[in-house]
Amino acid sequence: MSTRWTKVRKSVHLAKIENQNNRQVTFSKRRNGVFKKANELDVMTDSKPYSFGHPNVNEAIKKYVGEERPPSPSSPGIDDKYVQMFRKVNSRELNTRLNSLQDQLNFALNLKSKLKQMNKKVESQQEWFKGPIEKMNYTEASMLKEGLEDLLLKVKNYGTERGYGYENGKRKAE
Amino acid sequence: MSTRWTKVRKSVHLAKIENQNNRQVTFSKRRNGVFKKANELDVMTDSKPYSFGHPNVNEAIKKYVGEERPPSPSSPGIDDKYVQMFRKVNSRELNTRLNSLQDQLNFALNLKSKLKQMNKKVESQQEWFKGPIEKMNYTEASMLKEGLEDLLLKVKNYGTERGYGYENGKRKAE
DNA sequence: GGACCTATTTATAATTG
DNA sequence: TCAATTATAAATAGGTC
Repeated sequence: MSTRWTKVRKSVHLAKIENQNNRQVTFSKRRNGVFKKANELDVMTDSKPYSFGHPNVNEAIKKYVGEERPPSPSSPGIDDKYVQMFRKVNSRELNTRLNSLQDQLNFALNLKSKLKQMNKKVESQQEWFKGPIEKMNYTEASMLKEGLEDLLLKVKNYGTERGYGYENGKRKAE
Repeated sequence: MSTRWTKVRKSVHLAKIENQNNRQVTFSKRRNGVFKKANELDVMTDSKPYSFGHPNVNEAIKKYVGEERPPSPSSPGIDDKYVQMFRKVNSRELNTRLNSLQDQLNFALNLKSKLKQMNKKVESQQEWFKGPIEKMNYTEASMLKEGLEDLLLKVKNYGTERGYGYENGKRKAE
């Protein structure tokens, strides 16, 4: 009832926020906004190949890592290894710097898997690519690009897993 | 003077836009919006280590690639090679699908350079990492994460180079 | 630190040129 | 296809709890 607000927002100046506290608050708020927008863009324009389906981060990662490499007799426990590694880091950082660190680490894990996959694909096809990661031609760059498109989408999706989606009926958009 | 609009936007349903034309239009518009938001977030919360300084794409890429690896006697022309490769693709796609393709390709090129750099760093230090890209431990994941933080920031910055910034005084924000 | 609140600014859907 | 317009939906700065 009473006036719960006093000052009203001013328009933004697009400059670094000097006050550290305000900067942190703005970062958290706007970061959510950016993720939400990115998610909306993905969904509405149909650039979303994967949909985790659960807001729980660990489950999402596990599902993703599990899907990335089907279990093979020669390397049985690799996926679980990454899941466990992720969880270890996850529980350590969860309450302090969950957002940025997990995004990056998730990205790194996905990247590693993707690179391995692409590496194998190239090696077993022709001889464009003989040495290690030393010589890259246009063909390989294109392949890498394609793989990265997936990764970028997954990173975006991962961001939406953390409560910016519309699962809770909270912002069900009509 | 006269009524130039008839229907007004309805609230968004967060679903794929079926009409292809509308989907394309929405993609273009919202993509700009996402870039703008991401740029604002970067600037306001001070997470922008690199600033190309020129809106010209090729110059920005050249500058970045050139900075990434100082010229060494053993591998003199590698950076130029990537710049030329990028330009070739660039000129071919420039007027049709500039936005998405260049973002991805730029990311791929930066990534390759970064990976090579990290690979060398790891090899010449200890023996965490003996095989190819087969075994990854927490330490290496952390290193990779750090490298990727740079890349992600650069990709964001690259997006802001294409006119979503505030250089034109068009949306000078007061 | 996060969840909620409100006035205001900002993004944008639908449309025209 | 691309830029401009304009009413409305959505994001958010500043605040409280």
